[in-house]
Amino acid sequence: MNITIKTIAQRAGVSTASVSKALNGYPDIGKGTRERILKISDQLGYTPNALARYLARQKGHAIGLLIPDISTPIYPEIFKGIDSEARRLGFSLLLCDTNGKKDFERSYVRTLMENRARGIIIAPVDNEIDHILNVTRGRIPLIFIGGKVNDSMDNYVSNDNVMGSRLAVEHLVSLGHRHIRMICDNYRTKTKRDRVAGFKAAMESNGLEADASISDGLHPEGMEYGFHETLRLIDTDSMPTAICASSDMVALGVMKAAALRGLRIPEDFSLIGYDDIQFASLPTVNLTTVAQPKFEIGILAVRLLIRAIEEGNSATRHRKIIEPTLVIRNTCTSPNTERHFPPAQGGSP
Amino acid sequence: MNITIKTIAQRAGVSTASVSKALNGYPDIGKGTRERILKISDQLGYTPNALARYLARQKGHAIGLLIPDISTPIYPEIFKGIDSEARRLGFSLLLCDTNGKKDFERSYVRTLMENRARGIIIAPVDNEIDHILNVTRGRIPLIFIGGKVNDSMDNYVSNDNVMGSRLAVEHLVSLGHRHIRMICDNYRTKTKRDRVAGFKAAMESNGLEADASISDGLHPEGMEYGFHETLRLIDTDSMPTAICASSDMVALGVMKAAALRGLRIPEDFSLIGYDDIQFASLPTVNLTTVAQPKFEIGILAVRLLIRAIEEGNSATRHRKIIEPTLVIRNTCTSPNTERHFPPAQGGSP
DNA sequence: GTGAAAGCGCTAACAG
DNA sequence: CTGTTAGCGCTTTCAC
Repeated sequence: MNITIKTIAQRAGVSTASVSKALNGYPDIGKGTRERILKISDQLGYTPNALARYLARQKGHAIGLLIPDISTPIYPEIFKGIDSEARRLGFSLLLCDTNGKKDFERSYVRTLMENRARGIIIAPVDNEIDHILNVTRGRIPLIFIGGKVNDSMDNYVSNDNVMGSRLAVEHLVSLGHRHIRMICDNYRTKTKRDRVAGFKAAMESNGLEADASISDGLHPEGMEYGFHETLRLIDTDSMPTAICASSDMVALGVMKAAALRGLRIPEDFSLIGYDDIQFASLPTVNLTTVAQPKFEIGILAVRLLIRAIEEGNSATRHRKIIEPTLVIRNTCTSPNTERHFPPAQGGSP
Repeated sequence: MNITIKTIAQRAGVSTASVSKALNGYPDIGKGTRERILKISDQLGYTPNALARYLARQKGHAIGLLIPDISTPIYPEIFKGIDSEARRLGFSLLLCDTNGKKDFERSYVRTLMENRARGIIIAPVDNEIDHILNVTRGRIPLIFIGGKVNDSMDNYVSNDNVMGSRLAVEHLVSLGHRHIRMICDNYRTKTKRDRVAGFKAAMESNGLEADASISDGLHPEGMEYGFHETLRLIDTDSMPTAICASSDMVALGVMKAAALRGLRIPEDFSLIGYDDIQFASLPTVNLTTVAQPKFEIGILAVRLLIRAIEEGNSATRHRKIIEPTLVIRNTCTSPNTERHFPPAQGGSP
């Protein structure tokens, strides 16, 4: 038999109500009885039943978090931000790894509803989120984050991708680069479109021509795209003096291609990424990049969500766009006007 | 007002018992009524209250997972294994990031108990786990995983660290190395001790002298240790032809030191890691290493846990030790007998 | 087949 | 201060 407040009540010769009060630190209870109850309670090793409590209180304290894949760089850090802020504010977090599948998203959202989550923070796997809205039906607030965020979503927090690209360009320009190319692995999300737009705008405002390799969407994304596109640029003798990758993963692909062709970074060309994933800071990578404040994004998402929860059903939009920052490491330098391809000394075999 | 089975019952002109039966697919209910109930149920957009259900059933379906830091390589992959297997078996997972703190561990375990988790998988932050056992008091089963596992823990799953080191040594020896050194960043866990023991045993059985740099525990671990120790070896002119790092993170530190001193890997010396974290496969890292089957470890942990849950309170120990495998990438090659330090061509500036 | 009734463990008025 | 009394929403015998 489980020990419940009833057990304690009997042992203490009081009512369950008193036990409840004592355990929850209510003021209206005699100091003597309280202490007696507390003592008995832990003599018995009593463990309150949170489920029963929530049922009675009619109010859960859990919020959900949907992420496409926790093993993808950037998400663990966002998770940490969300986790710490949620716990700090007295909420508990239910993490759901959606494996990049809409089916999973739908089913997890349902489960969260059934468990009476108060709200959900979602890094959707797709631009389209009707399958989610169909199950929440506006009953609990949703805050969107991540690379698929777009303006069709009511509430979200993201970083200023236009500004981020500008930071990258300005850095390169200040180093003396004039021939800069962006390599963007997809053009189907607002995030990537903004990065491209920011790049172009910044180039133009510097009186420079904005070259860009933009995936037609038929090729694999991320590292793969960076790799193949860079190979193409090198082999076609159309390398710029600097490359802006649309993400750190793309940048990694660029590095791989450079190594394969014996080009050194930053001696032969400069490279700048976007996101500042963990990989970027590794000694063998050392990528200069535009950093999204991931931890902070998590914190803000929680705050927006909780505000929305407290407001109840209001039509207010909750949005927050935060500023990225430039993290300078070792992949950018001034362009070497004397360089030639292939360079005198090779890199990896 | 929330819609509950009572609402549905009224609308359908039946009892709540019947609604419950219909919704849960019990056989003892008329086909007609069932369908009527089901129809009304989703007309109303009914969402069952999982909390109430568990209360009534007196049986949760949640299992907990304690991890020191989800942003530390290796854990996301283990998580994925656990997550997929748990869901497959009908359990839901509650992830708790303990931030490497015992306090957090204790408090999360308590929370899990309160939420009536059926069992917990724990990657403890320390060898010592009394603070955990004190709160679970044997009421639910615990399975331990991760680098702190040791034989004082009743149930666990780990990889065979002795064997892993042997794999590394055999590989190096088969390449022709005879002067191999292990660099181990701590000697306080069974995991690391086994890796060292495996290394020594394998060296000896090959008739080789087993050199090892083992941290005195006063220095930082991981990359830091690998970095400083390698620097010391180089500067002291005592570099072996190959290094076995006690973890991939240590290996990364070794690489950093090598780059700083202008040594190339594997041209100037071979390097092999342990764990096969994501970083290891990056193009700029390409580390040959001993891989722990992380996803599989997760799966096994869940199976052991659920078996333990089903067995109820039994004194049976649940342990599983699985075999690591060698992943050959590009940091090992045959020793170059003509090499000299420093080499003719430098690496990074 | 169907429903009445008794909980599951806890909270929350409301009396006393 | 303390106890009584109703639930919270759902499940589960056990009669009918």
